[in-house]
Amino acid sequence: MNSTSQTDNSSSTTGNETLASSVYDELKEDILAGKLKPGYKLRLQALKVDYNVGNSPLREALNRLSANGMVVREENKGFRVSSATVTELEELIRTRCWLEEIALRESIRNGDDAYDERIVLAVHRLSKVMTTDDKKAPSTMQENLHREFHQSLLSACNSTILLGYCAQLHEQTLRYRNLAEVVEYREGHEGQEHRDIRDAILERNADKAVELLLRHYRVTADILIANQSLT
Amino acid sequence: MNSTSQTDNSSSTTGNETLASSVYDELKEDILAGKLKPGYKLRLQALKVDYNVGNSPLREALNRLSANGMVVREENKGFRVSSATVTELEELIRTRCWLEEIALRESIRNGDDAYDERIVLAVHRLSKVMTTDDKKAPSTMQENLHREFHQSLLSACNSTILLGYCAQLHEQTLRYRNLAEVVEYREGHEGQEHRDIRDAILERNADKAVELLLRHYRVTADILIANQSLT
DNA sequence: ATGTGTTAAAATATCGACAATATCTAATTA
DNA sequence: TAATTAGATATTGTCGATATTTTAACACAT
Repeated sequence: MNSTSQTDNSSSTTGNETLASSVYDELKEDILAGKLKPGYKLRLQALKVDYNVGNSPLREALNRLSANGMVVREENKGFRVSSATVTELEELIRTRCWLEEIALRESIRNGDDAYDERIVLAVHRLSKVMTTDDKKAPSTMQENLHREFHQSLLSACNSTILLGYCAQLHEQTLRYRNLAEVVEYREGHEGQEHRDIRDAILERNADKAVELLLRHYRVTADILIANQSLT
Repeated sequence: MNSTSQTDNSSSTTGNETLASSVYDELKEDILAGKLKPGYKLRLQALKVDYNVGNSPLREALNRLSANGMVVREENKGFRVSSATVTELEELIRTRCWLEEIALRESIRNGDDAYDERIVLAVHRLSKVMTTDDKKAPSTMQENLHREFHQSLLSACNSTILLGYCAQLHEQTLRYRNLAEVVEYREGHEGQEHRDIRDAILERNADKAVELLLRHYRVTADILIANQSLT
């Protein structure tokens, strides 16, 4: 059913990456990309073939993913891709808004010049790709820069723990986006939103920045919910 | 070095628990209890003997723990108990205060009768154990009731994700408490604090409840930091 | 027919041995 | 002393065998 991903395997320039880790990455990517659908039963036999690995690295990867929320584990019943419902998406967005508001306010409070520069840079890179690239194809590059943009906003919050949680929630959101039938964003609006958030932060206007960021999330969430064929 | 935990294995009333899961539990307990010290190298060979299990379940447990923050994994270098420093403890407390403030305010906002009752019950049970039990021995029962008390406070926040994060942070804090030389709490004060928090919530006085709860954390944190022999 | 139990098949969970890789230690050499 | 190399050690990955659990099929009784 799933397949793919048996293409590369040798693309690693790092060389010293563990098999378990690369399977972990591949599985995660396939789940986030929506190739492995929510609730899909992850049979070890099949995965061994599809991803071309042995038992141990596979189980290791799945265990990490389960501690991570990407897959669920039932004792003696194996693994399956974690479910995705509108209710869960709403909870996800709600939680994300709470956490990111804190992280953003703290960042704005503590932020120094380096913080500002990280944001300016991230916005620049993202906007460049977004105008150049094809809108329809959500390229990995675009996704990465988008992630980096959001991370930069929170990067001065002074808590790696909180940053980790926010990153997790970001990934989960990404999954819902890729699950939606219509991936299309509301065109050029995005770029303007990014710039507005950046400017509010540079002015150290926390209330405005939070307002803009949260609205950004809620709007995209509404679009996702509307375009989602979930239970 | 560590030992313990080879006692039971058969105590499971559940019966259908996986070996990997019970090793996970044992390891987690030993780490939280401070038997396995921060930075301690977790050699598979040794663990296999100490916990009396094979390779597979052990690696599974360690992988779950690593995705959990209890242990750290370095590619090709195995696992070790995650470090514990004053700086990290401060970050932990700071983050915990942020998250629990949200969860508490939301709970107070949404809380219904059932919510109130959960809190009242939790306080009752905890106080009963705290007066009965030996103060010096932080019994598992006492720890569990304490955990349940804190969970009950946040239980109406309407986000299992956030609750999960709070639970994680609670556990991490527990680890630092057990790592401290002097475990002793400031005697009877605790019971009063719990009752005060309960009452503030029952009155739906969010500001007061938050104030009390956060102070509770910060004070215990200060005691821990003072009694901690960390780098 | 519906529901219940029994049995067979499939899948998961576990173990142990061995091979391959990577890391660490320490002795040798320049 | 510093760098290199060789051996020892540990982790990682593969394979196959086995035990336990879940799932599914099927016959039987109500």
